[in-house]
Amino acid sequence: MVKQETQRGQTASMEDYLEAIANLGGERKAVRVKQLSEMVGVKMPSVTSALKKLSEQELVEHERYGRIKLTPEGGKVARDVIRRHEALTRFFSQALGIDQDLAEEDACKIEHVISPLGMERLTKFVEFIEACPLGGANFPSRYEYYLEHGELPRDCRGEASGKGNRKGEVS
Amino acid sequence: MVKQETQRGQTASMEDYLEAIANLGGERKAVRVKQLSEMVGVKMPSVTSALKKLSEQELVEHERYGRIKLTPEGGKVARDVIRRHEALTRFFSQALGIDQDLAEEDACKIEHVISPLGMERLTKFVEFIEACPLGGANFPSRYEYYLEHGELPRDCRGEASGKGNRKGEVS
DNA sequence: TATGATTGTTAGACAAGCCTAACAATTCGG
DNA sequence: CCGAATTGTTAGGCTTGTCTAACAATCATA
Repeated sequence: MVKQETQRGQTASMEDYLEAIANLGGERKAVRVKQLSEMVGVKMPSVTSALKKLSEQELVEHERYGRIKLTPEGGKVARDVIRRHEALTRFFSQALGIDQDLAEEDACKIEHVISPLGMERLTKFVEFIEACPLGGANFPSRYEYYLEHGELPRDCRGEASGKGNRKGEVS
Repeated sequence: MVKQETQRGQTASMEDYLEAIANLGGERKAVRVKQLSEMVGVKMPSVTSALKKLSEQELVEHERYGRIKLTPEGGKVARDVIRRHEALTRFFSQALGIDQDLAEEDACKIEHVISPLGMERLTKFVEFIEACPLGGANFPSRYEYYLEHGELPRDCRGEASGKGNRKGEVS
């Protein structure tokens, strides 16, 4: 397969490595190849070769047989990946009601391919439903009803006028 | 890069080809390599080689210098990709309020990586907000307000009791 | 129907990113 | 402080999927 650039100039693979380094504490303490290989789910030589590339881009510090640290720039990239990861996980678990583990798995894939605007909107969306008891908390409970029973809750039925009331009756 | 299997036994690439063939009418009429290469955005030799693989899997019918058709099985796979594509597009455009073109782009990436359950829930979610004027249509309008003004609409503020009321007060 | 334009295929190279096998450095327990 | 266990690297191979260049088939039209 071909390169698989994300929307942000890194490949999905490299983003995974950076994310894992950060999650192992790579902004503060030094991380080992072994740990990283376990976290990412690849063999050690794959890590070595990834680190070579990331070093060249000055995203990690790593010398032969030495420990691994993120550079400030690498930390920035990693934190951005993690931010995306977390928002997506929250979306899948809180908004869609999916089990935490699967939510993480989906987040892990999607975090590399979603557009910046898509991400921004999704994040706002999660913030919104977490914060707003009417549009938010109320919404999930109706949504859950719908999920469970396969039909709309009583107070949604009948009076549906299509999309006629999508704007202007709020606040 | 390594294989990139989707959650459904095809690679993202092969799914793209199948989707494109279907969109060019490949379930009914015959499709040409040239068309396909333009639609997918690759050169013709890439198409030829993809078709070889898809033929071996009996997902398309294609003989040297001939036209391309989907087998019934191939049609099934393609329709499934398209179904995912459409639900995702609707989600990004209708629910998140993203421009149609970008919504398609995001859909196009995510359709290959999202889990079956994630997809199912997302689809239900879109159906729900399209159908339910309270949890649905009402929700987007408040969400739009939030997007525009950066703060919750009046009827969401103050009385927020966290997540205390997420269940049980509906229908 | 001959010929030039278009379309399609083959061959072969290349990039990413993974792997295994073999070797090298480091670390740790006695 | 030395040897075994652990950790890390190098070398080289494989797969997916792309590309270009060269060749082959088909088509379309004079």
